[in-house]
Amino acid sequence: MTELYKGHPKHLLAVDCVIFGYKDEELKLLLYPRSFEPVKGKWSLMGGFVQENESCEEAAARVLYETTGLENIFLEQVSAFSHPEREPQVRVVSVVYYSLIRIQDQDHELVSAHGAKWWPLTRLPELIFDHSNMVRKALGRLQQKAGYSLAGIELLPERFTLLQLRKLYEAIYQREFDAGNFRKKILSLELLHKTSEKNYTESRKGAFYYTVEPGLTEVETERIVKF
Amino acid sequence: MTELYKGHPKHLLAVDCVIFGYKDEELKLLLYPRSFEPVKGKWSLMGGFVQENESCEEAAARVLYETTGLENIFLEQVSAFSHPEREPQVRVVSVVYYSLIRIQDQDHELVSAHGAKWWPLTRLPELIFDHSNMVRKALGRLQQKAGYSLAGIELLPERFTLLQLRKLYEAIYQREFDAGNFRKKILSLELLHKTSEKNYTESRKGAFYYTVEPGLTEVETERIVKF
DNA sequence: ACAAAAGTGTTTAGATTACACCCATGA
DNA sequence: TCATGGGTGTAATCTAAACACTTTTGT
Repeated sequence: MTELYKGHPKHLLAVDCVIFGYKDEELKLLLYPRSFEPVKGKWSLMGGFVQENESCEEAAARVLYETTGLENIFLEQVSAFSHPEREPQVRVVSVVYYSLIRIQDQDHELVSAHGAKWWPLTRLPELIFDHSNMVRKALGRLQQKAGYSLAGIELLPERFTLLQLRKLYEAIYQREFDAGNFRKKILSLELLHKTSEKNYTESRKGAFYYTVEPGLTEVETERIVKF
Repeated sequence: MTELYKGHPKHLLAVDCVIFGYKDEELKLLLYPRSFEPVKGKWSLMGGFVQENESCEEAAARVLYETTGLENIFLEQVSAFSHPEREPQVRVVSVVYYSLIRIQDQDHELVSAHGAKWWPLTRLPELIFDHSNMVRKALGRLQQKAGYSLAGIELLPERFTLLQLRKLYEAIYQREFDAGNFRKKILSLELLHKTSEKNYTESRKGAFYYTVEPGLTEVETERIVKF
């Protein structure tokens, strides 16, 4: 039966990772400069080729690990990009993932060893090939995801204040939210756990730290939220 | 520079099509029986291999054309499936699309030449490999899409009554909608054009036929609808 | 005292939902 | 005349959104 598979072309298969981070009340993207022609010097998503024995998701996790040193990262497939001429000279089909990482957790040396740099999402440099498209689509997915889950929290430290969470959502959706309404909506989901400690660095009064309600599975953090 | 691409494995790349139809107030799926081992006799999605000179989307459109005779079909990517052992014996990475077709428009001879059969979505036979997963994910995407667009209309004839549209939505979401409320919500979108003709086959009184408001692009048919 | 964030409460507008009700008509 | 879907109207409920107001505390 395997001869039915013969005669069909084989393709180079890559993954590209849209790596989101969050710092200074801004969404950031981890990019690295392409070091060879064509389009040498232009900025690029982190990518790599899918090996024989790994799935695309595993390849993306590997790329993430190799470039940031991080494991067990939130990772979600965006789409396959497969236009025959999406890269010049060589045909590569690329499966795009986006991931959410805590910038403060990254392996600095490893990241800088790749010449990588965190760019503010709103002021990106020119990207190679169809990578801008990939980013746009990934952001759309992130916005969608954040609308019915607390996945965005993967960008924040383990504990965070509601101000920090609101600023994160403002960065994700590129718009402002009313502080009082945001607080009530988020708390009404009953997915957050109020700790007994306060953060005093951002206000005189001090804001309680929250964590994700312990014991919640990913599915359980999903509620319809209309942001 | 192309030697940078050397040494990386190449993969068989396939597309699988989740082909939705609608008939007798039910969502249907077009499946065909696998005619060779392994898992001979089990039912399968329509699939095909991606050629050198085509994108995955083009390959999916080609598969659709080859099996149903239809062109210019609504087609949307679901996801890439790439687990190394998702098919026994041979590693194939598959990009899944779902499509919405009007069953009455299909080329009957062509479809039956493949031994294909329309199955009610709620009573599917056992499917090969990970195809059940693909179907589940595709249905999720269709439900999502139908929630903010009128894409589902691709499953109905050019003109349709509001009863037919409601029954379609009930089939997509597997739940009932209040007739009056559904009517008001749909019409409030101002995306439908009321024709002057009536359908008398489903009610004594006769229900006006509607069409999609002419001149609307796909984007313009998108509104937030909470179904 | 003031500013700035924390946190609570209120009011309004709009959407959702359930459901009543009349219309038209073939059997 | 009855059943059935077509089509409209309304009242109760829920949610989103705007915004007022009080608390806390370092400067």
